[in-house]
Amino acid sequence: MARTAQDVTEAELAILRTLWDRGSLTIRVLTEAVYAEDGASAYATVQKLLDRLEAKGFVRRDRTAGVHYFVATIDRDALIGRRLKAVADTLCDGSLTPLLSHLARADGLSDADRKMLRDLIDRMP
Amino acid sequence: MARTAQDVTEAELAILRTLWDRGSLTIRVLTEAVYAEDGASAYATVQKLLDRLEAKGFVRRDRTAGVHYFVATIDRDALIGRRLKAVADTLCDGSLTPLLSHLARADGLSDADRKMLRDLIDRMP
DNA sequence: TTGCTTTCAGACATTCTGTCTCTCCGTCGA
DNA sequence: TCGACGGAGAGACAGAATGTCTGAAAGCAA
Repeated sequence: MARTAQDVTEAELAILRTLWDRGSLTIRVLTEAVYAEDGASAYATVQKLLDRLEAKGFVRRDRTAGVHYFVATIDRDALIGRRLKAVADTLCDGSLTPLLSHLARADGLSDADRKMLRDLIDRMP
Repeated sequence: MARTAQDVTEAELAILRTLWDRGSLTIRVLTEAVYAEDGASAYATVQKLLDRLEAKGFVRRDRTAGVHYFVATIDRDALIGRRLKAVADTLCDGSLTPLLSHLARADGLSDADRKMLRDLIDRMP
């Protein structure tokens, strides 16, 4: 039945990444940035991806100029938050604590990470 | 093109949850637990889900008895780890730090959570 | 007008996911 | 022995998601 509707797809994410890096862009510029080539079909693909991103509310379209300009309305950190919440909802009844404890135990944290974390915690109420 | 192959789907997760709760089970018992009814099709559905879980390495099949018994080979925490890593790979070049810092800043953390976090950090090398 | 770019609407091909059907096997009781 | 029955296995299927592509309409400059 229903696939777990993905908030942002891989191809959509490529668009978002470019928007994050470079701000407000037209479809043409996005097409050149995301797909090396610039054919009619690549253009249409980017357009469709933007349509979907707009429908999901992750992108805003500026129609005031002749050509439409697109801006991301969600930033990387907010998207991370969404994904983390999804994991928590699916696997921990919505509680973030298990994620936190998992990460705190995880390998791959540098000493700098640990220090940063410690500072963050210390600055908390 | 390629959809981001989901490690464990929603229906598969329902199976895994039951295995986590109750250990080693047969298809029939799993069917009764996951689907209230127990028709031939529900049975076959569970079987197919188990096939896929086994192919992905998340479940092991014990064939020594006449009836096959299934056990989860991944626990909840490991699955959490996979998902977190997927988020990190997709959005942070594989670094876990941004996730951690996001969670540390997140709402929805109780004082107990913060205390636990602090203790965890303190106990780290 | 002609020619170019853009927008818009829709039609696909593939793949994933959950479900279902059918067939084959082995066991057990009549 | 035979037949019913539960289980294993393979494959078909529908619906949806995802990425791609085509064609038509609209706008604008030369």
